[in-house]
Amino acid sequence: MPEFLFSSHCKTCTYKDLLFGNLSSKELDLLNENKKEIMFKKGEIISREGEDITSFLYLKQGLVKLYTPSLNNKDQIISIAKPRDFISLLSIFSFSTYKYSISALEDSVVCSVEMDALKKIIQNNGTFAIEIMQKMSRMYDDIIEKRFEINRKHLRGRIAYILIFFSTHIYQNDEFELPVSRREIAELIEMTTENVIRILSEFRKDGIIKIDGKRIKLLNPERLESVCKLG
Amino acid sequence: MPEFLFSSHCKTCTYKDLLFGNLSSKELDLLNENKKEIMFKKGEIISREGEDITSFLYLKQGLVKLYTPSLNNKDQIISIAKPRDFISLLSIFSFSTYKYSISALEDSVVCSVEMDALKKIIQNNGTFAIEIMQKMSRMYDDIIEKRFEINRKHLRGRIAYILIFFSTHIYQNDEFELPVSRREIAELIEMTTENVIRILSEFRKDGIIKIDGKRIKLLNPERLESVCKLG
DNA sequence: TTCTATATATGATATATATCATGGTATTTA
DNA sequence: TAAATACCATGATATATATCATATATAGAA
Repeated sequence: MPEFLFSSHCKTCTYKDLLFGNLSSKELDLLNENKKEIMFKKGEIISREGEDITSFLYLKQGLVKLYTPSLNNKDQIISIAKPRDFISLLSIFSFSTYKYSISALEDSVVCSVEMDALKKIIQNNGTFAIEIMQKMSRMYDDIIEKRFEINRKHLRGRIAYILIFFSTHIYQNDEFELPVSRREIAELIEMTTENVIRILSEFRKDGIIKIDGKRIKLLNPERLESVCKLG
Repeated sequence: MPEFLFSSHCKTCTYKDLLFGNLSSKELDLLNENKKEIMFKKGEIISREGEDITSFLYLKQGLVKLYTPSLNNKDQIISIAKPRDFISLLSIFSFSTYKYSISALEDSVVCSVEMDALKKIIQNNGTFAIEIMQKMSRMYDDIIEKRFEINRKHLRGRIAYILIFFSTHIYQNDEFELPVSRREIAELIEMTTENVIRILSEFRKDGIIKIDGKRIKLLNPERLESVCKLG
């Protein structure tokens, strides 16, 4: 069950500068009246493909995945979002229903703003409109670029890529707990689960990484970096 | 050399409803003073990756490709745009330089609006801001979805897909002149040029299509459709 | 024109990746 | 607690695709 949290006023929120730094006091009040913070446990679904879009969501804490539940019980993971990312930004302005599902990979806190209130602010504040467009555009560009980057690589390169992604961009640490199953890695970088497992084992045998279940330690990040580039 | 064309006032432009239908008379005047129509010959480059973005472009006539000139002299084609598409929409709001190059696959007419003027209109017209966000978001979603769709398919399915794309979405005709080389098809649907040629030949031998150089005729569109879905 | 580069074409071969099979382990569910 | 289900692991095999080689046709450049 998602749990509603007590949250501070938008004016004093530490995430204010994320997008709302230039709003007027009145606009921040409107925002505040139409937002709530929600806690999702690991594994819980935040929103489902096809549901009506009524709110604009961004991630305050945790980690979530955006994905399309596809036919033969194999999802397609579009991207993994981290705190400060706008997780519902995709498609909220283009369609009335979500194009992707979102679920929590770790316990997560989401700030949810009523779409109507957000639209009202956009309507009346052009600078804010341009800022949100920039943010949106950048997110999309990033997803598209990453997709091409991954597809150009061989399987070893893709695994190296995703390990570096978690290590560098998510946990800022050479050692971390994988927030996803091997299967989810497969769904994210477009390969089979067997090959994800196989190549992780290869990396272990080659002394590039240390594996203990979901716990991964990068023993040779430079080598991994070069596999990512060349493999 | 791109050639500047004489163009009608925005108020009477047949493309007005595309995005500018709800602008005020004053806004349309501003738009008109800051736009020009440019003709590009087949093969000419409209904008280059890395160049400063100074204008917002949409396609009035012709066909263009968006692509990233990549390292080992093999481009990556992101998408093919047709009339009424906003060809510079990608990344113009996120970065100050183009993230993709654009070139004309056929003789094309582009309407080019000064970015500053467009931003001024967005600033002052919230409804317009939301409309342009919707359009942008839809374009991005479309590109991402198509990418996944193509990647899920085997090579035969990809070729079928691209033939149906030209036949149905671009030319609305079972018979058409391919606007791209086999190599460009390869760059668009991520396979080798040899295999593009090989599979086109297979389709010809199977009686699914008729080939005469760049001229293609779909003899059995239903069969092609099923190859696209299943292959 | 002749030379050179590019596009089309096809076959043989190598290689990357998926698929199938099987077993163990952990984690839900009953 | 047991049963069922998902997850992890690895090997053998099949298959899809890339790579290499070669040839012809076509278009551009000198």
